[in-house]
Amino acid sequence: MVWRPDRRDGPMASDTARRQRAGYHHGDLRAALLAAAEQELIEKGVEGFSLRGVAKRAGVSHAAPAHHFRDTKDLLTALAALAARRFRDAMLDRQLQAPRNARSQFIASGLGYVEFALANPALFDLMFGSKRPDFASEDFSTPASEAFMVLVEGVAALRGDDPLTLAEGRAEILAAWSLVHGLAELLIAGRLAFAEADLAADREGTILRAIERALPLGGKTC
Amino acid sequence: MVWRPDRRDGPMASDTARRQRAGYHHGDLRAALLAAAEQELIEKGVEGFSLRGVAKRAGVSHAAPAHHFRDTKDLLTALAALAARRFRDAMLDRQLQAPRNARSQFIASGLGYVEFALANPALFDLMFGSKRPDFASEDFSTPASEAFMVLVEGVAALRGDDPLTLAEGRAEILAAWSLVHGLAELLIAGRLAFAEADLAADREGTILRAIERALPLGGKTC
DNA sequence: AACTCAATCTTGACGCCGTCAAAATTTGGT
DNA sequence: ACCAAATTTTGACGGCGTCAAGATTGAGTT
Repeated sequence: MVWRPDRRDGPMASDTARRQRAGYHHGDLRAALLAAAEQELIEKGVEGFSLRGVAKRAGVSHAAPAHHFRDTKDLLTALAALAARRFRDAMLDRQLQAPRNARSQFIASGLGYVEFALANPALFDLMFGSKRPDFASEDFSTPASEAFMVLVEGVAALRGDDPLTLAEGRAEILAAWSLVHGLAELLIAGRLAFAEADLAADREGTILRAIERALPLGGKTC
Repeated sequence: MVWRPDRRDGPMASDTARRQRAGYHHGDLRAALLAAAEQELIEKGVEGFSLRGVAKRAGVSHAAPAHHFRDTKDLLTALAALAARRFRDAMLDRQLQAPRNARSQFIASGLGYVEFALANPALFDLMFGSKRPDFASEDFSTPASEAFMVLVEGVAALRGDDPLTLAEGRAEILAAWSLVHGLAELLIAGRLAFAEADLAADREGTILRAIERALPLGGKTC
C-alpha cells in the first residue's frame, strides 16, 4: 500500500496539534478516542454507539482503538468512569455555591445531580441506563461511590448521625436518592409532559420544590 | 432448493400447535414473534436484542418478521405496548387487593409499579430506558397514560381535588412519580448495595416505607 | 549512524446484524 | 382447478465487533 503523506489533512486537520502532543505514533490517541467516544455517545446514544464510528471520528482505522481499549466494553467503561468523575464534581461544585448549612448543602447536591443529568443526558444514561460498561471497575466505582457519599453526608448532617449504620437512616438515603434519581430519569426521558408548563416557567424552582420533598426529618414545616 | 417436509420437527416442535391455530401459512406468527421477542429481550437485554435472534427463536427465516413488523423499531414498539398494558394492569391488580381507602390505594399503586419493575426488568427497561421503541405510538401511549392516571387518581383521592389543574398538585404528582420510578430504576440496576441487608430482610417493607415518603399532604404523622 | 525491537497503526477477514428485492410456497376465493 | 394475494425463504448489501497478519514508526543500543 502506498504511503500517503497527506493522511492528516482530512477533516481532522484541526485536531492534529492535540494528537501530536504526546510522544507516540499519532499523538495521544487514547485521549482522542475518549473525546470522539463522548461525541459519538452524544450523537448516537448508548444504543447507537459504535466503535468503528469512534475510530472514524478520530481519523484512524477501525482497528486502531484495540491497542488502547481491549474492546467496546472497555472503552465504554473508561467513558463511564469519566462521566462519574464529572458527575461527582457537579454535585460538589453545586455545594460550593450554596450556603453552608445542612439543608442548603443537601439540596445543592440534589440539584447538582439533576442538573448533571439534564446537561449530560448521554453520559448519565451510560452510567445508569446501560449494561455495557463494567461498573465493577474501580475507575468507575470509586468516583461513583464518592458521589454517593456526597448524598450520604448530606443526610448525615441533617440527621446528626451516621445514617448508613441505622435502618432508619438508610431509609432516608433510599428515599432521597430514589426521588432525585427518578426525577432525573423522567426529565431526560421526556416523560413529564404533564408538568411541562411548570418546568418551562421555572425549571429550577420546579425541580427544587420536588427535591425539598426528599428532605429527611419531615423537612416540611410541621 | 429442496423442500424439507420435516422443517417443523426441530426444537420448535412443541410450539407447532400454537402456531397452527390461526388460518395463515405457519399459524399466528405475529403472536409467536412477540413471544419470542419477549424471551430475547429477557435473555439479551434491550442492548443485545436482535431481530434475527427473534426469528431464530420462532423457527422462521431471518426475513420472515418483515411482513408482521415493519422493522426492529416496530417490533420493539409492539413489545413496549404489551409491556405498558401489563404494567397498568399490575398497578390496578395491586389496588384491587388493597383496602378501599385513599392512602392504601395510593400505596398499592406504587407497590405495583415497583414490583412490576422487579418482576419484569427487561420490559420495564424497554419502556423507560430505551430509545428504540416509538413511544408516540398510540398502542404504547394509551396504556401508558392509563397507568399514569392510576397515580394521578391516587393523588386526587388523597388531596380531594384534581391535582393536574393546580401547580401544587402537579408538584405532588411529580414527587411521587419520581420517588417510585427512581426506586424501581435503582433496584433493577442493582445500585442499592448499601441497603441490601434491609431489602434481603424485608424487601416489601423496605420498599413500602420508601413509598410512604411519597404520600402527599405531608403523609407523616404530624 | 545503523540496527533492532517493541509499540502503534492499517489492512483484510470472519460471522453477525438489519434491511431490501426477488423467488418460492401456500391459502382462500372463484 | 385455478388465480391472485398473502406469506415465507433465499440471497445480497453495507455496517458492526473482533481477530490475525503485515506495515510503519519511535526509542534505545551499540
